[in-house]
Amino acid sequence: MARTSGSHSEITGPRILDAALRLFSQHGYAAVSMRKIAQEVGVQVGALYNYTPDKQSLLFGLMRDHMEDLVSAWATEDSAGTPLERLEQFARFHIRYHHVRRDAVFIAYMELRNLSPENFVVIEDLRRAYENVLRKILTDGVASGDFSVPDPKIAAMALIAMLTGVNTWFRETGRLSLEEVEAIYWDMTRKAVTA
Amino acid sequence: MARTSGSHSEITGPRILDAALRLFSQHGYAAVSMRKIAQEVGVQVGALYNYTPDKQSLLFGLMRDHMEDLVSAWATEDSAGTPLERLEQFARFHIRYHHVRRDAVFIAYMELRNLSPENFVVIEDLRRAYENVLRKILTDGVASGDFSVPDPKIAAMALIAMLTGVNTWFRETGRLSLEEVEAIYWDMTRKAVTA
DNA sequence: TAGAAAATGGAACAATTGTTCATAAATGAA
DNA sequence: TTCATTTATGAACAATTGTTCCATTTTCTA
Repeated sequence: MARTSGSHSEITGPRILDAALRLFSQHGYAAVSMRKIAQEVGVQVGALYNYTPDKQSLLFGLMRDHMEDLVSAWATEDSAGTPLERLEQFARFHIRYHHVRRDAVFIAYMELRNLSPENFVVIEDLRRAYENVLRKILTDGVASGDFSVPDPKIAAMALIAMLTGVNTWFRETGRLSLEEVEAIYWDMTRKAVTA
Repeated sequence: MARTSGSHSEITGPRILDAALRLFSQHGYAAVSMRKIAQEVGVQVGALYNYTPDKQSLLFGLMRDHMEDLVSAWATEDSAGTPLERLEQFARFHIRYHHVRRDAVFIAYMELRNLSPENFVVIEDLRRAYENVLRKILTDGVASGDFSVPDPKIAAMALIAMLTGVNTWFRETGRLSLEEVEAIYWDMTRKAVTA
């Protein structure tokens, strides 16, 4: 028998991506075998290669999709307003979005060194684009006199590192809700960039 | 011939640790083979096992040594003073120490999931001890009225994430010196926790 | 200088790795 | 119903993995 009864082509693809995302996030790219992914999906190894040319493309696809989604999600959410208002919106958006997509975020930060050089520059460009969003907000705020930031580029990286750090410790079952965490981090963010 | 002329037992050990530190940091624990480490040291694979019982112990030893050194280095540097003075000292110490030990820092943050459960708790305890150093400073500052921090535990993690983030982008050859970076980060740190 | 201890080389082990491929079953359009 | 296209199996491939072992050589102690 070559094909199990009840198999559905249109669902195997997404299931492979789901399994790869979860396993890569949990154990790391190098520690996850193609056989482990196949096993998770309930399929033989060979079948994976109907959906991805190789393991590297699987990783790259996950990272690129995540970064593109992140950038475009902000583009949708972004609105006019004072620099201070936009900064608050960005900080809260960042925490919320990164919380929902924990696994993808984790991979995007941890697996950069497992990307081929060509793939690496693509992801780096997307990351820089996202950083520039925050840098622009800070620059605007400095120009308007709302912010006191000597180096907007560095401040942007510092704030993003701080905000992303929520993912390393926040748990739904903890003593604080995500709303409360948002408020605390927004407070620190605001104070850090104002005079 | 079983042993190459000119080999020295007392230097092979440290050289193995050096090679492992660099390779783990660069490619990740799972992606580095024992043979690659041996090759870097200029020795055959079997010889490694005179210095470590297995690969896992090699990783754990590096992480534990780093975390213990970090905690005790701060203990040496720490001095009496106002909460504000101690916070500045901590922020600058953190940036400097983490810069000098990039590789070890990287491993300590990236390879947690490759630790066995028993080893994991040891490293986590050390990490918590270090976080508590900052938390204590913040708590003291709140008590003295110097700081305005609703949740010192979370603020400590947020600040450490921000400060550690320097390692992801700072290069000696960049436009800013480490001293300048220290000043910028200290400024943001101070403002983030004061009223 | 003799002999014990430490360090290393070199080969071997079974297990696992990513990937390929011929074959076969399921699917969907005619 | 027919038949080409998709999708899957299952076996196979060479390469690499962590680890063990023993003979051999160097080093250290007495």
